[in-house]
Amino acid sequence: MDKNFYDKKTEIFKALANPMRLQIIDLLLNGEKCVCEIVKELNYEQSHISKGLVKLKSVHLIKDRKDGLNVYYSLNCDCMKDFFNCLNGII
Amino acid sequence: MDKNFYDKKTEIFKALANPMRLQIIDLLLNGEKCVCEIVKELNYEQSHISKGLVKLKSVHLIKDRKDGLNVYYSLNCDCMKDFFNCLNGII
DNA sequence: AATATATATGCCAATTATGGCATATGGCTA
DNA sequence: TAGCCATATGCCATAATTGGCATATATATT
Repeated sequence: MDKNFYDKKTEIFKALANPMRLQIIDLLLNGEKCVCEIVKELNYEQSHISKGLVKLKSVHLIKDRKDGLNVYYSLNCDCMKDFFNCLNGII
Repeated sequence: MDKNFYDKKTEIFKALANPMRLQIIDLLLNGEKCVCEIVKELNYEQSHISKGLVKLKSVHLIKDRKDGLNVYYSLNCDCMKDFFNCLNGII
């Protein structure tokens, strides 16, 4: 079944609508990080972090790059920082 | 219970993570609209549209203004357009 | 080959979202 | 006051999300 425009956009916002995943995005705003670094910085289970990364990647908000045992994740678009700053004004 | 920063931010994204509510935002990008206009333009039940507006307003993404029988809604921040355009690139 | 380390996946119970239908509220007009 | 109209709320069954625990995969090292 083919998803339409608003359904796809909804998936992106669903991916962002979670405290842990927002923290991941905030970390990646400072540049590429491997999973182990993210796990060290955030207080969540490794398996949970991994699922969060899968979800963010599934909507193309982030991309990954493998290097030996490690997988490095980074942001896939540069508009996040501005929008997040704007939302901070609302909060 | 006091919600922390990421929980509040999550609420904003949850409010956006719905096709109907995203369509409402798109309509409001063109300026203030009353509920009846939104109901006319989108193919959803009036009660459902109303609930969507309540949800968007609860996280301060939109604001309202009453005029007689009508309630006019408009965006509460100007960063939506840029971010939405950016997401269109991802989709 | 065996082991260790980094990352990903499967399962599942508890919580939360969705959207329809009925109904309530509250301002207008006659 | 009565009735209409625009908007909001309550209830509810179905569906989706959440996050923990166990486990799988895949690469590196010895």
